[in-house]
Amino acid sequence: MATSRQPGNEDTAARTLDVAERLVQLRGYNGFSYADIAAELGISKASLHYHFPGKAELGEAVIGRYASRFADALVEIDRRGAEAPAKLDAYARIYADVLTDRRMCLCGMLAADYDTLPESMRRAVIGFFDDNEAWLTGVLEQGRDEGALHLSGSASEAAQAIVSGLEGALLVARPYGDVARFQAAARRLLESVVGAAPRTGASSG
Amino acid sequence: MATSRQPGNEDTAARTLDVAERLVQLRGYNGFSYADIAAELGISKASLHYHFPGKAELGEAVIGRYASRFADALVEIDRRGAEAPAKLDAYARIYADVLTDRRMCLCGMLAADYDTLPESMRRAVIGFFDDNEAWLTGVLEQGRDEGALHLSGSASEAAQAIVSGLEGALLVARPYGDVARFQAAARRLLESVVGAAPRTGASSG
DNA sequence: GTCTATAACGAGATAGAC
DNA sequence: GTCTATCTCGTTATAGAC
Repeated sequence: MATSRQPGNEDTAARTLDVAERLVQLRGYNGFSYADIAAELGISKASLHYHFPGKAELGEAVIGRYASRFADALVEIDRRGAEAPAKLDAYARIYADVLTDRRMCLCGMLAADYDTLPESMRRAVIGFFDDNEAWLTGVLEQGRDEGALHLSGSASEAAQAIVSGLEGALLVARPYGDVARFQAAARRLLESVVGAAPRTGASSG
Repeated sequence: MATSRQPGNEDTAARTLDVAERLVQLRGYNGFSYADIAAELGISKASLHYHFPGKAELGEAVIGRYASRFADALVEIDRRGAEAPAKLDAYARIYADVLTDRRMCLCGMLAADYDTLPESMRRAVIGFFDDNEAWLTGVLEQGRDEGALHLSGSASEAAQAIVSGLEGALLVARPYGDVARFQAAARRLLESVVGAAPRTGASSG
């Protein structure tokens, strides 16, 4: 596709989503404005409204793309065909990567902002957690059936504990600017689900 | 003290803190305004500025009172002189109570807003977590020494996992409006620290 | 698809009367 | 301590030219 794309220039809509996504993760839905994005991209606020009529539509698009990318990452983990403990480790790794440039998980941040979100964004946040928990539930059931891990309680309950545990570990580690704090909490969390201690995938701990 | 206090009328500063605290817990630091508080109290914005010159000072006062009340609750748990597992259960109960009227923990919410907070508020948020983890570390060491629980890893690392685990459980349970979801995650979390299953203190299942 | 200009509103904050 | 009035600025959004 020989479009008019210049070196390093995605189209404006995608670059807008890049900046908006980062700002939501850093400052929350009520902590940034169209002016912030426009300044960073070097375009006018009016141009942003051409691509995303209102902040609600922008927010929906940001969540949609983020959730889609997250889902792709889960598919990729499945494709590699590892055992359940390694899958859980790879899952936690996605969260750790978010933290490396001091971001919060997008949907964890939006969970905090939940009461102030437009309805369409609320549904998307809930959907993100539901999808994650469904995938984790499958992995945990796989691991239980293969004997690779022993669950206390149901797989879906354990999945919920993993999601909320990782979100909380991000939430608290971020003010400290301390990735090791996240890693320690994540390792404990997975060890409470997995029988044997899993490799953590990161050498920073 | 026969002040001019009418029935049900705390002084304005205290009532302002009540409303501001609830709004921060529900909507975040950037999700409410002086106008919101003034409308709810039936006074003018200017009157609020008399008691709290700026939003930063109001925010500091809100955290200060919250952290002080939280610290009092920990002292009260110690005063009852129970064993470590019961103390942990009582600690989790404080978090569960926050959720019952759909609030987030104040400092969990402010941890999400961290990048947008004035410096004095940032220090107070960190201090809140530090104090909680210090208290929990003491309880866990007590429990280990009494043989009431067996820790994997250090007491302070376990304390950090408990704080972040409970904060995350609140964060994720709140969009679902589901207290049981918090309770299940909290129970699993404490069971991963305490050897025997502790009583949860709540009958909600 | 991007711009300038501006509307319409809300935010945090101050002055000064009562 | 509380009020009205006002200021200044930021935010979301639209109109219409290029």
